[in-house]
This record gives sequence, C-alpha cells and structure tokens, in this order.
Amino acid sequence: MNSFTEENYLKAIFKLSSKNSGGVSTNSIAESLNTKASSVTDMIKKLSDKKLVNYKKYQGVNLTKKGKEIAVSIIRNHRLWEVFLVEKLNFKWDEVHDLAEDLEHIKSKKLTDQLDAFLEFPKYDPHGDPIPDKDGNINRHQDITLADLKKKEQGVVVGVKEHSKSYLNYLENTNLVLGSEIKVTDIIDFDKSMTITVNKKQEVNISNQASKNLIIKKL
Amino acid sequence: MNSFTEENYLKAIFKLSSKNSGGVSTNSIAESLNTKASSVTDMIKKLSDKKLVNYKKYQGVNLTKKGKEIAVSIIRNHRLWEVFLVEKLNFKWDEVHDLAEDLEHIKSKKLTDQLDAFLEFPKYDPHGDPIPDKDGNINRHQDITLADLKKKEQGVVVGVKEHSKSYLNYLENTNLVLGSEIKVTDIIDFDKSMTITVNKKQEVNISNQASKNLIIKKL
DNA sequence: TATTACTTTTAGACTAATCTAAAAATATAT
DNA sequence: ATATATTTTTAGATTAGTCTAAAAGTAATA
Ligand SMILES: [Mn+2]
Ligand SMILES: [Mn+2]
Ligand SMILES: [Mn+2]
Ligand SMILES: [Mn+2]
Repeated sequence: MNSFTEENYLKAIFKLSSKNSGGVSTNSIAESLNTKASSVTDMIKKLSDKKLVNYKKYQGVNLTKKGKEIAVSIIRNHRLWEVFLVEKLNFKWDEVHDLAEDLEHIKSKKLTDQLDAFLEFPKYDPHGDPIPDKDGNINRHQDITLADLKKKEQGVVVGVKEHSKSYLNYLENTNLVLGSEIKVTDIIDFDKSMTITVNKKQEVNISNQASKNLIIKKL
Repeated sequence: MNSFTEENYLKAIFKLSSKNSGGVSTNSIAESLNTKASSVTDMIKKLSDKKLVNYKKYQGVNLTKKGKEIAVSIIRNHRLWEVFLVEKLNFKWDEVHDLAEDLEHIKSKKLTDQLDAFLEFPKYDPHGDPIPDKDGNINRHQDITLADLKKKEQGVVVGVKEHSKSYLNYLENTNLVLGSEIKVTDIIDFDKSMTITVNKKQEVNISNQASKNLIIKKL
C-alpha cells in the first residue's frame, strides 16, 4: 500500500487544489508539508508512477481519480477521529488535530465505517469541517467569513479556516464557538477590525486577521 | 522519540524475557519479528545507545527500566484498543489484533488514559490478557492451561496463549470462549488429546496442541 | 581437546525519504 | 527581446531499517 508520507502528500495536494484552480505547484506543496521543493519533486515522480497524480515537468500536479479517493478517505478518517476524541474522550477542539494526523493513517474500511456508525454519522468535525461520507461525497459549506459581513448583518459561526491552538483558544475565550450568533455592530474602515455582539450579550472587538478565518452562515 | 520499529523491538524483547529467564537471544527476537539476526544486532546497538536495553556482545539483551516502561505502555495501548474495538465497534475477538498493532503506536498519555476511563478501566483484553494500569502494574494470571488439568477436574476459560485467527475461530465454533466452564471427562494417554464438557452441555474433543494454548482458572 | 555445529556480529549493499547546491526552465521586468 | 528573478528539477549525500554473505565467537560432541 501507500506509506504515511505518500498519504500526506496526497492530502496536501487535495487541499491545495481545492483552493486555487490549475495544477498545484511544487513550492506550495513543499510549504504546506514543511519540506523542500526537491523532496517534493522526488515524491511527485513516485506518485506519478503509481498513477495517483498527473504530472508534467514544470507544470504542477493534479490528483487522479484514485489519488483523490485516497486523499478523501484520509480526510474522512481524520475528521471522524477528531469527533471521537471530542465527543467520547472529552478532548477540547484545540487538542485533537495532531492526534488525528496520526490516527488518520490507520487503514481499515471496517474501522472507519464502524467508528462513523458509533458516532452516529456526524456531518461535521469539531472545527465545522464537513466529513466525507462512505462514498467520498463532501458537503462543503459556502465560504463566507465574518470579514465578509457588513454592518448590522447577522450570522452563526459554522467553522474555522485556521486550526492553530492559539486561534482556537482565542475563539473559545471570546465565546466564538460553533453555533455562536454574531451581529456586526461596527467596522473600522482603516484596518477592517470589527465590533460584534456575540450571542446577543457580549461585545467583542475582532481584528481582520481573526474575522477572515471564521466561517459564517448568514441569517 | 522512538520509532514504531524501535517500539516493536522493545515489545518483542519484553514478551520474550517474561518467557525464559536470562538475556533474550538475537535469534529469538529475529524470529518473533520476522526479520534477520543481522538486523536485530543493528537495532540492539541503537537501543543500547539510547539506554533502553543492556547489551554485551554475544550475551543477549535485557530491557532497562526505561525500556520496560515503554514496552509496557505499548502493551497497555494495544490491549485497550482491542477492548475498544470489541466493546464499542462490534469487532470480533479474532479481528482486532492487527489493527491494535497499528493503534498501539499512537503516543499520547491523555489519549490512553481517557480511553481507559471511557472503557471503564477494563482489567482484561478480549483474549483474557491483563491490561497494565496507568502506573504499569500488570496482573498476570497464573499459567495453567487446559492441558494441565487431570481427568474430572473443572475450570473456567480465562485466556488464550495463541492469537491466530484460525485458533480463535476454532474456539468460537466449539463455544470455548472467555468464561466457558470446562470439565475434563477423558484424556487419551497416547496423544494427550482430551474429551471435555463445555458449559455442562456440549461434549468436545480437543487436541493437545489446542488445549495447551487455553488458559484456565481451576474451580 | 579438537572438531563440528550453531549463533551472532560485521561488512557491504539496497530502498525510502530527506537535504544542499547547482543547473535548467519559466516568468517578470526593463 | 534581453536580462533578471523565481521556480523547478537534477546530482549527489545522508539516515533508518533492512538484507545477504562472510567472519568471528560460543556451544556441543566425539
Ligand atoms: Mn484537523
Ligand atoms: Mn478538524
Ligand atoms: Mn493482540
Ligand atoms: Mn489481545
């Protein structure tokens, strides 16, 4: 089968290709995996030999159908494990990502599907990211962030685009968790920072850096 | 930290040293890990440099305190995951070992301890093997097997010494699972095969090969 | 004790994944 | 279009873990 390393490359390519269209660049893969471009080129050749990516020198890569399937199944594993850790083992949402990075590579269809059933087929992980179903279908939610809201508009927090401990911690401390209701009360033109009301009670100031990473469903 | 490979060596050495006393031989490690003696020698040197084993050329190895702690913690992980798979995810006892071999290497004290709590601190795994507690204490049960019983003696199945799918399957088909009550009704002197009564109902013939792998608590 | 058998270690080679430094290709800017 | 900057690939090394074949050490046997 495929090594953990190969799987991590496939996952990275999958995520990068959903961001921008066209082939995924060597450098962007290197950056997202904290490795060097030369290492990426080597691995791409291997994945190409295995028919998991389409690759022409200097043109970037794209996943094949098979490559995409593997990537999605790993993401499915990752997000199911995150749900398990939070729902069943009392982990906080800022503690689960690194563990899920390891758990996602345990390859067993039965394990994944039984875990899914045990968790009662969750649709979203603890960060609001959609969980691919058994057949690999993903329900992406639209990409509206708090930064896109105008003054007086309202919304509900449905996800985060940034998964760092420090960001998640900051959110929790300001009560900006999944399901929180938000109303924009003011926007400073200079730096795009906002004043918002959380759950009709709390008034909070939030920087543009922070608001553009908070995924919102408009009300 | 230590690689999966290093951890598997430590676990193998731990299990082998509890079998026979004295240093564990290179060949026995090689056999139990399906590898070659030369590979074992290389790895032993590395573990010795890391102070996880004591080693003198040609004299076999023994785990240091630290090496033993690591081995026990991996065994703890392994057995807890097996319980999880059987109790929560509806796996059969003959399906869990290989998955646990992978899961045991996920290193997180919090994960292990929370899993333990979630499973309500089980004392034994699905094969009757004792689960080390948080501090590494193991409750080994005595090593009486069905083959040690005499005619008319009775006992309860509390574990298995052989974990192969084929053996576990055979046991299940003859109702010889954990908790089954057994009475020896006859022993053939020639090949040590037995006739036994299972749960006061079923009469079964069992070979010496099979009976000496079934751990029993005498009644 | 000498010879033979077995076990263990060493020497040298291979693969996967990585790196640095240099060369080649592509993109950007005058 | 030419020069410059950036990106990507190649060349060559390194490290972990493994292997085969041969050498060295230990054990068993006559
Ligand atoms: Mn994650
Ligand atoms: Mn997540
Ligand atoms: Mn097992
Ligand atoms: Mn077991």
